[in-house]
Amino acid sequence: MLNRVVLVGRLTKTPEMRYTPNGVAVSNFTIAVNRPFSNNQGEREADFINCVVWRKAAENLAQYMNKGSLIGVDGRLQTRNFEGQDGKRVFVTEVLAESIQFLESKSKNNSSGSGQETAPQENTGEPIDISDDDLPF
Amino acid sequence: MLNRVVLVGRLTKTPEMRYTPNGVAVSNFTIAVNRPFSNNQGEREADFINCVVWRKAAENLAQYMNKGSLIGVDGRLQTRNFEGQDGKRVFVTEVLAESIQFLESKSKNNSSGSGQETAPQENTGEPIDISDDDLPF
Amino acid sequence: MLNRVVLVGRLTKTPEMRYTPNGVAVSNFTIAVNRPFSNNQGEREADFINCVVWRKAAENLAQYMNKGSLIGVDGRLQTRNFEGQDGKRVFVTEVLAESIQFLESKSKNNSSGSGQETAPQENTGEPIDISDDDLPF
Amino acid sequence: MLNRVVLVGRLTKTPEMRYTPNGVAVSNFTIAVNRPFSNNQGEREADFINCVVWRKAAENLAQYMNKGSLIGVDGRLQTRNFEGQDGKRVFVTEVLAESIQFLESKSKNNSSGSGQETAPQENTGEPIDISDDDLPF
DNA sequence: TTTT
DNA sequence: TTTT
Repeated sequence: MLNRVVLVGRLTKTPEMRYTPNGVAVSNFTIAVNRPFSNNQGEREADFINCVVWRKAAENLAQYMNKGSLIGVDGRLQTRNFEGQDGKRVFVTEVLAESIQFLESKSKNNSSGSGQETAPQENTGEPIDISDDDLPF
Repeated sequence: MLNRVVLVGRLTKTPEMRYTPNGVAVSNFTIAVNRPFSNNQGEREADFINCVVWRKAAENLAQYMNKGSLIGVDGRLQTRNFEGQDGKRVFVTEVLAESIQFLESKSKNNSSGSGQETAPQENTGEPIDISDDDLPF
Repeated sequence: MLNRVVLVGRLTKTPEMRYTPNGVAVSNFTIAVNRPFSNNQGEREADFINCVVWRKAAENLAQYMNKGSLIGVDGRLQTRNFEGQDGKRVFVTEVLAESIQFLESKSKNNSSGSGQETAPQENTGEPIDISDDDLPF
Repeated sequence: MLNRVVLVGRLTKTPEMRYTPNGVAVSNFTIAVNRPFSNNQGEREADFINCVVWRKAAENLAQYMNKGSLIGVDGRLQTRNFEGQDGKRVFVTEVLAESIQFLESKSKNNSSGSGQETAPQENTGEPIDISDDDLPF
């Protein structure tokens, strides 16, 4: 069934990556997406949306992006639940990122935010695709 | 910032509508969206995605749709939090439905699922738009 | 870069499939998507959107869908151009369908429109994924 | 019916704005969206997607964006046709932009590309929404 | 008839 | 428990 999410927002924290027991790279991150309208107090609020990304895209995200970096996410919504520390079931709604676009980087490696899906580990300027449509589940 | 969600799935329960203290109609509902792939046990799982819709669209949803009805949702992701019954903060991620398409109805009023944003309270066959881009917040 | 299209509409013709010289299945089709609003004459118009789909999804589409069938499309916009019969360059904008959902079928095979990405060649009721993320270009 | 397009790409030309006979501002523009994969020659190609935007959003686009500027577009696909100069009917598929996000500007006014829907004609830093959900058709 |  |  159709399930599609597209977001542009800023990383609330510098992303960290970990590996599953099977050695698969994964990164959980949150992006702040400012709302297009102001609230009663004339302030623009944001939505803080939890995302997860796997494999090479997870590695690139952790390597090149920072707190505050602007990224685009194309993916799907997924829900899961697990037993919380208090024994109660916790329900999670998050975005499974299938493709991430680096729209701007902050400091780290001095990369320049080319508006392309780029992992600028070398200086060719030739962007590298970080899409990952071969997810491990 | 860009924030777009498109879903097609089935209502997990017959939707109910309520009114805010200001008299604005609102309906919270969940749709089950089947995943396009099977898990390790060869089963297809679903994501259960919480949604909210306001005003006329909320009224139409409650009036014409039922548990199991297939609908399309076009909207945006929003997050909010409130104090839970145990005093702890509860965080919610849900889809704010800006437009709902009735793809199929179950029984209730014998409506026929025309694949249009329809509220068939009369028999003209002329569909009625239930989009709502003038939300109360 | 982000490029995402999601559509729900009806096939304007029974889809036909062909094979490229390399033996890859491909189907071009058009879906009519009704607009959510009426024009000055109080009529609801439609947009007629050209799409292309490859491989197994193309085969399933041709085998199970008919003129008038309601489908969902998840894909991306692409442009191409070729030399027209009058020697002038023709520019085409179309949707490359990466995933198609059968929302309803018309007659052909008497299939029932389960609201799932289904290719009901057998009667198990177990839907088959027709997504195709390994496109030949 | 569902009809949603989300794009991020670069303006192929500095956008120009005009007014309809009724005095409504409108701007037609093309964005180049790089494909996520390379072709046989190892080159990354782009899709050149025609868009149209109305009213205040059209004015802001023409005022603040330039050739090469990176923008995000949230809108819908529409088709129309008209009689060409040779008397033949010309069919057009384009994106009706309902909301545009300025992701980066080039020179003109020295604006800084804040990643928000911003029309920085004053220096408050408070972004201005350029969404336009009240289109004249 | 195109962007970086 | 948050970004600019």
